[in-house]
Amino acid sequence: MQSRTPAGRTGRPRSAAADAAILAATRQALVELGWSKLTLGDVATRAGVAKTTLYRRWSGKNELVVDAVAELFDELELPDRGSLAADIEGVVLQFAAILARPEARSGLMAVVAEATRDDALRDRIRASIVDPQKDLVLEGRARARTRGELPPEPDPLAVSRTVDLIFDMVAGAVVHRTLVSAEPADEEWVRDFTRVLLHGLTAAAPGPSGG
Amino acid sequence: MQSRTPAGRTGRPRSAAADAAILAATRQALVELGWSKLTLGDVATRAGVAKTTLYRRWSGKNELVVDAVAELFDELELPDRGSLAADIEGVVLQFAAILARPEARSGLMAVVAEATRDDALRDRIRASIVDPQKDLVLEGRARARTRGELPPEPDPLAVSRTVDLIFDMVAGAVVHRTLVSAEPADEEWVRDFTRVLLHGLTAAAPGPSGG
Amino acid sequence: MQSRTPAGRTGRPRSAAADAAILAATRQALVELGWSKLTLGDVATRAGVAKTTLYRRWSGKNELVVDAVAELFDELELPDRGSLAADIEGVVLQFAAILARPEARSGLMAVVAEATRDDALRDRIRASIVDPQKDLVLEGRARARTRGELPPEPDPLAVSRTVDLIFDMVAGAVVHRTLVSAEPADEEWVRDFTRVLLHGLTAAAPGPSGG
Amino acid sequence: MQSRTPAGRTGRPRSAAADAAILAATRQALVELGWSKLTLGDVATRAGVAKTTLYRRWSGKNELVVDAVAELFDELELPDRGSLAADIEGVVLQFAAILARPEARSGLMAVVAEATRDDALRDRIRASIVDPQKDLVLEGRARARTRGELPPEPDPLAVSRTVDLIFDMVAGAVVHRTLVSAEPADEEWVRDFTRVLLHGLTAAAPGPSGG
DNA sequence: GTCTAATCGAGACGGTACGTCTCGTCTTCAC
DNA sequence: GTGAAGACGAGACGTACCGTCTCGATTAGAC
Repeated sequence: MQSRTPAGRTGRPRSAAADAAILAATRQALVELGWSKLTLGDVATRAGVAKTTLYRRWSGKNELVVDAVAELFDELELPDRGSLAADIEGVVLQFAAILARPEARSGLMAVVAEATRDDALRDRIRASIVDPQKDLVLEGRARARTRGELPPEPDPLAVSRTVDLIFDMVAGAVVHRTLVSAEPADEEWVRDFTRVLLHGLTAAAPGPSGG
Repeated sequence: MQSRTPAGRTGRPRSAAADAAILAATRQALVELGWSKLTLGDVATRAGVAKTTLYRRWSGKNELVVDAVAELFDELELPDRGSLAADIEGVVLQFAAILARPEARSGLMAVVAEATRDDALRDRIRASIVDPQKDLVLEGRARARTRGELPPEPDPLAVSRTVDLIFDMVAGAVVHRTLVSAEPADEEWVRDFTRVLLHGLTAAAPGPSGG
Repeated sequence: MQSRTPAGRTGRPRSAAADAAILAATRQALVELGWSKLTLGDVATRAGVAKTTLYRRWSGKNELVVDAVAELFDELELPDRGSLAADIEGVVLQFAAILARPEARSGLMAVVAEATRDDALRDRIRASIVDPQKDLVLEGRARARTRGELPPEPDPLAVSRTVDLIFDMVAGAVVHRTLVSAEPADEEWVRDFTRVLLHGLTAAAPGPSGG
Repeated sequence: MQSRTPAGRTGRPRSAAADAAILAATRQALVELGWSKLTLGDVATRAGVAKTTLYRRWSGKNELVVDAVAELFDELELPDRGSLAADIEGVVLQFAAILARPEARSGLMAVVAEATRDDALRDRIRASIVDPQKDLVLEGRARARTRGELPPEPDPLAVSRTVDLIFDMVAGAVVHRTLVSAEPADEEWVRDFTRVLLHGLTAAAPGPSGG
């Protein structure tokens, strides 16, 4: 995707503007048509670009959409709202807001579905979309521990396990609420959800495998 | 007194065997090819049926796959394992086992993705797949209340809200764990998850919006 | 095509009205749709008849159309206009009038085209449509001979050869004028044609194989 | 800075070889299958070409077959055999030889039948197949006039009328003999036919409408 | 100031699946 | 046993995209 000219290269360099135009056209097409009716020829036309140009940069529809959707999640960050509960509510609301946008709804679930049979695609999704958000969980735990809201981490092995569990619960619940139940993940719902999650995490001993 | 023509039907009746063959062929194709490479012509051939026969019964790939996948969830039931926690663990493990099957993985997320742009399809998914499982939540709560594990329901309005929340959390977490994180929802994970969920629900006052 | 009920038969007899309705519906469909867009299902519907009924009587589209078109030619007859030339002009004009009707244009040439690869069909066309008209040629020659316009036939073998030639020339010219040149075979053209034909036949020694 | 490509053409040019391969495959399919069983998908396969390539060049079966058959008639020419009668016999025999080929028999009548309901198709047939042969009639008349076998043309208006009549008679008779009567237009028949035609034309005053 | 090579647009190419249509047969119930 | 209704297996239709491949026409860095 990069347009560097690595000194030894000759010939006309790739247009940097084309990349941006293609990704924007992809999101626009996702909004108007949805994943299944999006075609690469149409995206190329919208971007004012030839199909050749598009295929030179992305190997197919899946990869293109992952990149187009990933940019939407770059804006996610952990707000400092003074308490762990408020921080969680804030980030969950941001996540819900992104999932409310049609280009995210339509594209994200589709590429996840495709990824069930394509390991390389799943890795790309994880690297571009999922893992960056996991950092938010870690960051939130660290901040809460600084505030004294959480005890210091006893077992370093349990950290990863707990982070994964939290992440699956947060992302899963918001996605299910938004896309399957088709109800808004609004402030009231987020407050209910956060209360259950937080009480569960603090009340339960965090993760000893012996039960 | 056999009135054999229900609702004034005439002509050759539709073959009941064809429906079953088509749904089975659809699941087989999902396993072998996955959603995106599944074609209705191929499904018809596998089922030993003409394309017209298939199109006479289903309007498209989405509807067909919803029905094919829905049958997989018919086997879900709430086991009586003696305690609320054990009951939940049991049903979550069943749910995870279904999601571990390739015909469910491949098809379910794809139709959910399609449903983001097709309200009728979302309704069909809800009616065929989601809502029947919500009954399991209600049944589990009733059984726990009989055992004295849960207090009697105070606010009838809050019931629906809580059930919906529980359902989004359970289904969402398992789906995300299985399909996005691509890690097995095994007994250990289910135990961790159930502990957090159950402590969260009992520790938190269930649902007053004035929290 | 016959609807007899030969006394020893049991069960419901075939409807005689159905045959007529089907042939009429066929001609109507030829007018509205033409040969290539005519479908047997549509004909059955127009005739108020089930497809089964139609297939029980005709083996296919070709045979049906031959019968439907053949009825149009039943009205052809040799008028007695007082001279051979006038008689020929009269019958040619009748033939041209039939070919001007869309159900004949559309159907006749199509079945002839089909007959190039189907000997049974060609025989059926000849028996139903062509041969009856050949009798008109024979009848015309006999009448002219009675009037003294033609000499008595010298060579009985040559009769058939000459009749065939006349028939090919008359039918061929009218068909080509009407369907290929797409010009009307009107009185003026018929007069020109008849003059050439008649002068040619009388001036030329009729058919000695030795040249 | 304008595009210098002739007629504004850009992009990959169409393959000239594909056209030839498609027309040859069409004739081959006409021989093996006949008009009604010829399918465009099969023609494309025979030609080693995708269906899209075929549809990009021809709008349907009719147009394709007209072009495929038209090439068969390109070989027609007026031989110089020394006399008008011999010239006519020669060209009629050539015409009959073409119509004896199964790819012509099968295709020609079918497109003529289709043309009864499609003016554009009829024009195409006329332009591609019929009109070029009319020149042969004109050429033959001119040559005969040079030889002194025909008087100089008196009425220029009558020329067209006579040429049209001759053409309808020649083409019609040969087509009818070959395709409807299904008898060979061999040398004997051609001699008989030519004698009648030529005597008719010379004996009858050519075309005054006051006859 | 050429030369050179990868880029660009456009669009034709061989494929594959689509969803529809018609075929001719078969199966049911009503008469 | 015939008739209307309509489901059935089969297969062609013409369209839409796929991802690849030529084209001529830009570009910008290398010479």
